[in-house]
Amino acid sequence: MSRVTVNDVAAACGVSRATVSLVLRDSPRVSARTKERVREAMRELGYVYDRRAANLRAGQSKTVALVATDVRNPYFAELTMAIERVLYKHGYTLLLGYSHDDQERQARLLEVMGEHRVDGVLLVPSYSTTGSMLDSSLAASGTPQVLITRHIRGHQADYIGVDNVAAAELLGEHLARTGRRHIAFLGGPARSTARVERERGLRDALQRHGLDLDPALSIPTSADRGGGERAVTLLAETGLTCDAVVCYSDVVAFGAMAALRASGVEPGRDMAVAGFDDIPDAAGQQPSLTSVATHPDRTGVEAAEILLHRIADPAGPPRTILLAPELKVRESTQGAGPAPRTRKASHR
Amino acid sequence: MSRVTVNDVAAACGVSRATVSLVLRDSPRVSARTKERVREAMRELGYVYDRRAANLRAGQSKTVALVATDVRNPYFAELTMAIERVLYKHGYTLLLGYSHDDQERQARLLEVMGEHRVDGVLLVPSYSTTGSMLDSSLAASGTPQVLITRHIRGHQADYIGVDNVAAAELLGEHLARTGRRHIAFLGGPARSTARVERERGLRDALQRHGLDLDPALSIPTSADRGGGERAVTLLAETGLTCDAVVCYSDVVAFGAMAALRASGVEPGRDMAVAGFDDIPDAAGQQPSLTSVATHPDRTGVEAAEILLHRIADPAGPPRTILLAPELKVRESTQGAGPAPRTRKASHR
DNA sequence: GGAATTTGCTGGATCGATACACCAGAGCGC
DNA sequence: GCGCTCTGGTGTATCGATCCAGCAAATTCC
Repeated sequence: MSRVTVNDVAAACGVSRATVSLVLRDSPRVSARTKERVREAMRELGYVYDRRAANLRAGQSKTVALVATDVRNPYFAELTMAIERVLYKHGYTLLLGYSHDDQERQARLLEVMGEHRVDGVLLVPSYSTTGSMLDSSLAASGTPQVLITRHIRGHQADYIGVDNVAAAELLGEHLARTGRRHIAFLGGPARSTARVERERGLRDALQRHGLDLDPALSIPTSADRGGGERAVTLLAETGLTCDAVVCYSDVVAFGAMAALRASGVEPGRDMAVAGFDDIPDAAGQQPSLTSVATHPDRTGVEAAEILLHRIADPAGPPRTILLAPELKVRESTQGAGPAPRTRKASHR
Repeated sequence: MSRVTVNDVAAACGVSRATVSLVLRDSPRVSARTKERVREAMRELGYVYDRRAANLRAGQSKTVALVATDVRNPYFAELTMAIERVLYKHGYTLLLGYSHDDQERQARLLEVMGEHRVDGVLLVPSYSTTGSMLDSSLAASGTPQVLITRHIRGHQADYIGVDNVAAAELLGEHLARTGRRHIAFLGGPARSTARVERERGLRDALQRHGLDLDPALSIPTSADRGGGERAVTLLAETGLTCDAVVCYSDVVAFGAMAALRASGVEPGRDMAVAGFDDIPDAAGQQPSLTSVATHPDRTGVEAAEILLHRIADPAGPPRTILLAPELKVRESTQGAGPAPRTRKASHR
């Protein structure tokens, strides 16, 4: 147990504890000589700063909470890394909790984070989170918060995420232009705002080309690999044909590609496949996966910076930042072979 | 700002703040009637418990630090989720920091975590961490710690990880038994204890079959996808031939498979490929990847539980737990086609 | 040369909870 | 009736830092 306090240090070198406190924060009001003496004593005694005490008195904590849903999705892993990087750079420490997309758990986490008196909260809201839920747990205590990736209607808070509608439009345009006619939208939870927005963007883009997104071909499942596999099964059960599947995420697309292949349909050749996020593995798939980059890294960096600004200056209206998505065309929508279009045509 | 304190609550319902404090912890020394009254007042006033103050006085923090290297590797993502789950269940909050395998950053993180007076530390040591480094930053303050995945020689602390030697032996046995003769070991940082141990296990197993692991075929790189790609390039530059590559991790194996394919060597058919970890994507690859499961989930759960025990009772000698690995044989070491051995033979 | 300012440091109050010793009154035994 | 225990609660010190008003000595100003 570290029992050495400012008092001990002060006594050891014959100054007051107020002076020691000033040295701790490198105040210019203490002479260089005294500072050196105090620091020497701290080293000697093995003094360890106690932030709890400091924070209690100072009324801040240099601490930020991240409440996310899951980190096994590479998108969130990247996001988390980016956030941590920025916070570290500014001397903040990260408190972390995963809601697993569970309301109750999210509420409890926010409550505990509030009790720890974090200076701010970064929240990837679990599905179906409403504004009033957040108000009751957090805004009540006035803690600044930034919402990430998932928008909450009617809730006053900073928000940052990719422009899902635009992202889906990019994919829709690309598929329509390369001659796809019957397009399905696979995976992702129906409750997810991202899913709703992506479906809308896809539909809009297709309509501009005189194409329709058959509601029966919009098949929500979970947002993981298994969700992609199940969606393909459900797709087959509809009995409808299609020549392209847009997946809710790259991870879903991986599952879909595996399931397609298992049922004798070769992704890229017999069926165009695309995803969202452009996670690192997308380019390495076989065939490489066409995807829309959603920039988790930039999202994380900006989210953290916005929060820190908000902490420093809580005033001002909430901001909404939509990042521009970026289409990455790869083999999965072009055919794997040297002459994709021809090859594909020959297979019809 | 939440300005309501125990004092306000006490005043509001005519009891002392000591009583309110007792109610907060649901002490049996307060009558049911009074408890109800106090709780009612807390609700009324919008009281929010302040853990900083409580922790300061109580001398504990219900807080644990996780200092890891990176979370983009699925192994660590899974590990993190498991740890968080256990801590949440026991009412602990997680403080998180990533060292990026950087000594200085790790040291600073441990220092800050100590200043926050976490009750314990879970550490995935960055490469080349020595016992004395940890002693100076953490053990000095006597904080319990559990090392995960990476062992540090001569350091007294609890440790948990998979048995890397045994894991590599499983792969070595498998490859030798299925007729591979020239085996390479690709990827992973040379400094990594896991790499050293896996190489040793592999070599041992091969020797039992009269085979040798050519030192020139042990090619360390980084532990990511790019590391796998580079290792394959370096492998080609040796001019040596081989019929199987064991990769430091599944992620490395993904990179290796992509690079092999790019150079005209079909993984699984022309070259056996295997990895470590058995991350979810391994089974979904094309061809599916043979791997040794290293159980990040169980590692995380046990690590957290050991730490909590250690916090509750710091006495007792440090424990070392080695989890048993589990071989998952898939297409990448069996040939992708219906008659792998024959096919392979026909290609030599 | 005396007032005004600056420099460098100090003492005491304070943040918001918990720990601990203590106490009034009720119940109980004999 | 008197001491004893038990119940339910109080008052004060305390955790380890920061904040703030103040103050002696050194320096500057005119």
